[in-house]
Amino acid sequence: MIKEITAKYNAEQIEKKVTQLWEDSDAYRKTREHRKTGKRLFFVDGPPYTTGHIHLGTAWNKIIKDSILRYYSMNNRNILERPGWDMHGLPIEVKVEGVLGFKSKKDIESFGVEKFIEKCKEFAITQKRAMTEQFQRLGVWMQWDDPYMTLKDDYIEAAWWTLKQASEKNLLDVGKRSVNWCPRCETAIADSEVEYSDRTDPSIYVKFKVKGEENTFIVIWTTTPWTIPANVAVAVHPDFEYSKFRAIRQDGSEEILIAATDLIENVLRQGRYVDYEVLETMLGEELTKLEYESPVGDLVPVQNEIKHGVYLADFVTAENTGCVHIAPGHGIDDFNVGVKYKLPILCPVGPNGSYTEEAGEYTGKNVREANPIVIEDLRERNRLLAEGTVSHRYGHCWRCKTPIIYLATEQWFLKVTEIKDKMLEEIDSVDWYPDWAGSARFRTWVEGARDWCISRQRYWGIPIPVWKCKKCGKLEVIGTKAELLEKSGAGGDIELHRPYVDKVTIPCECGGEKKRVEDVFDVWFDSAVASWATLKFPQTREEFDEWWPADFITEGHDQTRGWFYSQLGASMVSFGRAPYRSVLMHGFTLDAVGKKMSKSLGNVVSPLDVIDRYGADTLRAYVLSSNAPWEDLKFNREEVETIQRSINILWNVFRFPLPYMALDNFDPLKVSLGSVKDALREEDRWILSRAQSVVKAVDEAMSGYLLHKAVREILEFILEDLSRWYIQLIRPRTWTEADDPDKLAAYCVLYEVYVTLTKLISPFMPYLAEEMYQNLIRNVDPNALESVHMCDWPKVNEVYLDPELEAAMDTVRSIVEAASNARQKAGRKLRWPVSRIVVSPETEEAAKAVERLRSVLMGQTNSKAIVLTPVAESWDELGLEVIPDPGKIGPVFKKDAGKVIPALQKVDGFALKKAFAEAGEFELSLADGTTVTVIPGMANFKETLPEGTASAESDAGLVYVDANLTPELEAEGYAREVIRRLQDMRKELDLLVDENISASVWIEDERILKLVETLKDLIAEEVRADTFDLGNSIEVFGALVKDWDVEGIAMKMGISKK
RNA sequence: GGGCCCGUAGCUUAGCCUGGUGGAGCGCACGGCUGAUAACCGUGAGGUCCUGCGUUCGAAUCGCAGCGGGCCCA
Repeated sequence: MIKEITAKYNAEQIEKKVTQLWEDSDAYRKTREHRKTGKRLFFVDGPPYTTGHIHLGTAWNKIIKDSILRYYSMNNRNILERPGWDMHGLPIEVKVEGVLGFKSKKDIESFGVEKFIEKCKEFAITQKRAMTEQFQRLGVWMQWDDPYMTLKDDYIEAAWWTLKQASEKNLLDVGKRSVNWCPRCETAIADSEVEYSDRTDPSIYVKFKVKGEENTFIVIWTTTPWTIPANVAVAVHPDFEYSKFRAIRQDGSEEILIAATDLIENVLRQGRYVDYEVLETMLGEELTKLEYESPVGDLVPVQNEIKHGVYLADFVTAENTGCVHIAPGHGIDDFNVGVKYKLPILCPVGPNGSYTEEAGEYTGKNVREANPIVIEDLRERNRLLAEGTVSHRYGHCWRCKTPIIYLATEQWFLKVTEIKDKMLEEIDSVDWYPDWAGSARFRTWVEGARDWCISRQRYWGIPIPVWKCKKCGKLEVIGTKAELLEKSGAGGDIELHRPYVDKVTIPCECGGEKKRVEDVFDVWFDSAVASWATLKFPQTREEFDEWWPADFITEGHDQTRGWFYSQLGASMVSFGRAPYRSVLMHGFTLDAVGKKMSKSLGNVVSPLDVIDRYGADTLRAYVLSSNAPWEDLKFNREEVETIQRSINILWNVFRFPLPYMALDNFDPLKVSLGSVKDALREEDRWILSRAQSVVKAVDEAMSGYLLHKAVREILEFILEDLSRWYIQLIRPRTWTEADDPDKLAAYCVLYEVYVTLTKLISPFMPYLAEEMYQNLIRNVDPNALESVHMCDWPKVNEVYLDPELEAAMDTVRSIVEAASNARQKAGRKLRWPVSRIVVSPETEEAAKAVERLRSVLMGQTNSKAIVLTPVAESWDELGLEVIPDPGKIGPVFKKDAGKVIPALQKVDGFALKKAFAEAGEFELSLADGTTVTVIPGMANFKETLPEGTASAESDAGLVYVDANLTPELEAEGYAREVIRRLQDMRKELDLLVDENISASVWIEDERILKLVETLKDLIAEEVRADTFDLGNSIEVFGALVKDWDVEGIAMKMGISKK
């Protein structure tokens, strides 16, 4: 049996109850089971990093995923969607280091790698557990008890297997490259891990002494003085013009400098020279003949073994001096120049960011701290032309925020550049939502991609499965645990993490012993293999063959360079195709003013706080409806509250008929829509049609992942069509007491609409949908499916669709609004009936709409009659006022104008207008008996309203309300006033809806009393009064007695429970 | 500096693809309704459609340049 429900929407209570229900009934598992025969849908969850806290962005991400998957499930898709967890990498190492108070890698080594790894593992697992609970509170249905975790051995094997594929396809490379390096974490970091922010650095101009030329210098500029000891060359642009010029100081001393001609002024200003003279100009090309001396040769002995030359490079820009300092050990461009011209790759800096012994006098000094020392050394040697500071964007380690340096080190690479063209081809075969996410944004990123440095000199990660012979240097890439055990001959089982796996050695053919290279994978490589790792590939092949590749993934736009890319790269290497068929790219969550949420700004919004306050369904509906998925979401608390109000209205809408249905023992199993077919009113057919239209619109929106449109469509249906209109229309019907077919029809229609609505909201507001479903359907039919989420998505029922009726209702609603507007102008409130509403329709359709929905119109306008004028004609009761135009009359009639004007005003407007139209003139009799001829233009016309009426415009045309009272109308008005107050008093006494009362009403005013007496029975019936006294000499008594002032008429009323 | 996206009322947004008098919701003001009542309805005020230039008879819409915000890159 359908039950009454709480007066107010209580999200906390509902969500708790539904969570329990889902748990008790194992609803998630049953739902997936229920769809086992459906068409497969493989979804891969982009694994969030196990930080311990979900934030608004990750919440939004999972809500999008859950809503889409629930929608697919209801459309009979057999879904596979293990959630994933990204559990390796620097962020956790840094966290654990922090907890343990570590400052560098040495601390980890002395603490013990094994113990350190265990701490990291424990940390990751604890955080995963906490975050799982948080995601579950959002109502997200995924395989929470069996997620994929990057730290599991089977997952690690997937990464190993992939690397082996790369190796076999000759896409794995090892070698010295200039990489982004974090001196604190002592590891290479990927381009995607470099975070750019402003910082202030030294800005120095340095003079390199040209060999064999007296007092002559090439001027370079740098922001990294510490790289000067590693300088091996200068780069110039082949097409720039350079000058050799004499620069003269205030004190008369002079130097000969070389710089780009356009930049001479700058160099002079920087070096505080006061005058100059150009000696010679040349193209960059000619400078390559020059050789120069290191400015710190006396401090760095190795510098004296190097021949310093000038080379050409296109990346040189016309800034600063036009001559670029090249240190191939400390920069990507520098490195490339070094390789191109076979220069020594000098890198006298160790992993911890301190100079090695190669740096001579600088040995042991930290490079950042060495900056002022190098500057001082340059000054002492008269090699410093200028010194200052510059604020610029500089890369930092994404985890510990340490400024990065570039080091040329030995690293492992995936040769992305070799498969780039195929990757670009694959992008086109994927469906991107929105389209530009793939065709523009992702494509641009891939086009610019470089080889992917996948090695890290760290501990907590997937060990790179390469074993290297100490003796002969032979490499062996291992693809699985079994292969390792077999080749090493090691017995038993091992864990694939460091340091355990490091202990395993493989005998080499040369008689030597292969040991694992010490690096671990870039953590982005972990998630890159998720689409097959989650299918337990390579352990088993079956699931992979059945499901892969993913039908759908969705992540934020930051993943263009991240997961969209890493997955594509790894998958191209492994399988030669994209690992996903369609991708929805969503936005970022920002604060209310559009700023990034960050701890330092203090503008972070916790999704859990939002849920605590407003509920998960509200948060879900808010983030889904707020804007298009791919746009950034500006979190706005007021909008959340608005959504909550809308949901509360849904709750009220849902609640409204329940007491009546319960009272009437309404059983939807016994009365169907078919059985009340003959009792259906137009408005019933209308709401049924609307419901179908909404299903259609939601389907359309969902087909393009336009979640915002889907949710807005539903909310608007609830607010506009159900709450503001249909419920208002059927209220009188629900109050009927007998077993009226008219009432039953309303119940049936409402029930039908609610059942559809329950399913419609279920992907988006899963808790509330379930609560409604359990009451509406499960309470009625114990054989119904256990959860709304197991139900089929509503299929559009074309039989109910009636677009013409929907349009007609729109017209009628507009007329009702206009009538309400006109009433306000006429000062007649809605409670008081009016004798008639006149509609002057502009079109045939509008007229038809009024005819078809006349009863709705009468009811909602509270009028006794609806009068329809012929289409496009004015109401014939309107007067036509003549407004003479003195500007036209004056010049023609001169001094008689004063007589013409009042005469015109008295003329019958209709006759005048007619004469103007037909004869083009009008004979006007003046007060003095003379006659004059007036012509069109001398008078304008204005329609005038009859006494007591008012008008307003509607979509259909003008609407007039005749608010003139008759005794009958007045009687009804007062009777309604009395009824309303007695109802109010019933409410105050908390009476049950069907409880009877005795009532007494005293009205002093004789005339009003007489009027009200004519409707005494109606009043008694409406307020359920068994005994009802009405008069001006009666005693008013009862449990509640009140004095009222009704439109200036004094009344006293009393009621008692019978 | 580059790529992509966004910019419409105090706030959140529709309209932009396909040019023709900018439409909602929230908030505000006024009014109404009253067995959904801590709910609901109507009316009103409120707009340099980010700026400028161009195309066009006509630009929120198309193009170019710039400004602001976001993500990504250098």
